[in-house]
Amino acid sequence: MLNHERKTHLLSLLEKQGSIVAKEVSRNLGLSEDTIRRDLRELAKVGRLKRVHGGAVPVAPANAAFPFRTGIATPEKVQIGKYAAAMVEPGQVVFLDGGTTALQLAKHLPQRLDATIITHSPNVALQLLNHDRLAVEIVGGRLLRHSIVTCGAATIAWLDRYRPDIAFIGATGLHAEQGVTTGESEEAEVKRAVIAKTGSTLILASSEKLGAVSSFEIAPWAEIDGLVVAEAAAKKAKDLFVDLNCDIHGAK
Amino acid sequence: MLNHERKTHLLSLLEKQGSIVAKEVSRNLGLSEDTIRRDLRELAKVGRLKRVHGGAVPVAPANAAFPFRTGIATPEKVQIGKYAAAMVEPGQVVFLDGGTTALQLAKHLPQRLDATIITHSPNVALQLLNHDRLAVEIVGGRLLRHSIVTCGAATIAWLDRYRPDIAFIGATGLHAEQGVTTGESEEAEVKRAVIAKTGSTLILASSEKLGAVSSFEIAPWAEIDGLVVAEAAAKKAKDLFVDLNCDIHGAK
DNA sequence: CCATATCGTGCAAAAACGTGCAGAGTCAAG
DNA sequence: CTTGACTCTGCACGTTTTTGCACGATATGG
Repeated sequence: MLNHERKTHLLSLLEKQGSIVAKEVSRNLGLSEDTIRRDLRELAKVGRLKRVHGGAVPVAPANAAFPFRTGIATPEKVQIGKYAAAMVEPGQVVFLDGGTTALQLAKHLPQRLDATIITHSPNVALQLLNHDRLAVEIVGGRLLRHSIVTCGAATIAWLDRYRPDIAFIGATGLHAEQGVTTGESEEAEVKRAVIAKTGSTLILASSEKLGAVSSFEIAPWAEIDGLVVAEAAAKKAKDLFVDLNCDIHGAK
Repeated sequence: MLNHERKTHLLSLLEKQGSIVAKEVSRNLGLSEDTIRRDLRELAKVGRLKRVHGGAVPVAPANAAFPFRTGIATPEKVQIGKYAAAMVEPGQVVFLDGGTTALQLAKHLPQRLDATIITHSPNVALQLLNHDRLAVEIVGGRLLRHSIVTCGAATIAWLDRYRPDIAFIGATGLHAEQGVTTGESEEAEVKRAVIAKTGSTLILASSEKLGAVSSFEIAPWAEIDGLVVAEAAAKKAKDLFVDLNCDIHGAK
């Protein structure tokens, strides 16, 4: 295996898994750990990844070289995305929110899945082009610079046309009394509009969101059907949101 | 085995496998490693591949990771894009088509331009995020896999809301009698719809499109206000499309 | 604080490299 | 047909790169 080939492999692995364990990779490739470590060190020197004890993680968002923030894949988000991707059934019409976790979901959808994905994130839409059998619908509107999703009255009006079977929504705050919230009002409106039309609503949430409250309400718990969190955070979520009639899915 | 034959073989091998191991190839072909290495060196010098220790890899790493097919930026397309970008005035509302030339236009818009860009290409939309002052509107609809733009009835209906000042449209055929044409019927419909609502329509065309005819009509010449071609092709364009009342802009 | 895993560096063997050179083949002028 | 210029190929040889291991240093988790 070529040196360069190996490095490419490492980078793609990083993108796919959100982290690299040197030992693991060396075993899988049948090479010494030293070689892998050397590669990681070199890639780190060029800023393609961040070296950490035991392996490597993606570079910090701040100094990401490329202007298109494809989103940093932390292991937890990958885990959630992968699990949620497996929840999509063939033939369904799915709404997929923007955000890095949703992007992971998109990445991990089964390659041969026949389904329709509706999204207001151009990033997610482009990612979905890797899946030949999917139909992709983009919800138009004003592109919000920060979160890279379309928002605004036009987007809301456009959403009126859809009745998805299931919607995967991101949120930044999940609180037993305060409900599900997010930090941007325009985004909150879009999420509300989606939830109002969809059959089943699932919230994608990494652990730091549990118990947090953001400024704009997306929906009360009554409208939420489920929550997808990493397995490690599942217990905490179940404790926090007991008797809210909301399925907690621990992604492992 | 001929030298040229061998090189062709190497390139096709590279395309097929994503990498070349010199030793392996030399064994398979029954030639010395030196010969293969020499070939690789020469191909690298001409930029057909990238030489690495042990063999070679494609120049632009077949980075299958991301669907960033921003298309090939030929010098001509860059030239056209840059010139057309300079035609946009502050405050205007601009429709920008999909395609590689339009993407170049997006890249070369002045950094401090205040304007609104409407586009049905998620690629173009993402590119525009590099420009802080632009407002970006995405036209939604079914995402066409091949050309990476939204199309279909929903897109057409949505376009009804916009009255852009100016539209930059791509086309694959420009013929004096046959008018302006493109190779995909859905795309043609979207372009028609845009042209019907826009103040001024400009066609972006690289030289090989001049005099060509594709299967689906976008518009007759009467509806086209101008043509942006590379300077080298401007004379040919002026000869071909004389007295069609269409401005020929030679991009230099 | 200790046990353990991981890290970085120096080192030596192996692999791959580039260069110079010579033999074989090609081609055109004489 | 012969000659000489030219190209292509394989080999020899010294150089550079890569890789795995040894060893002491450092970080991690209880």
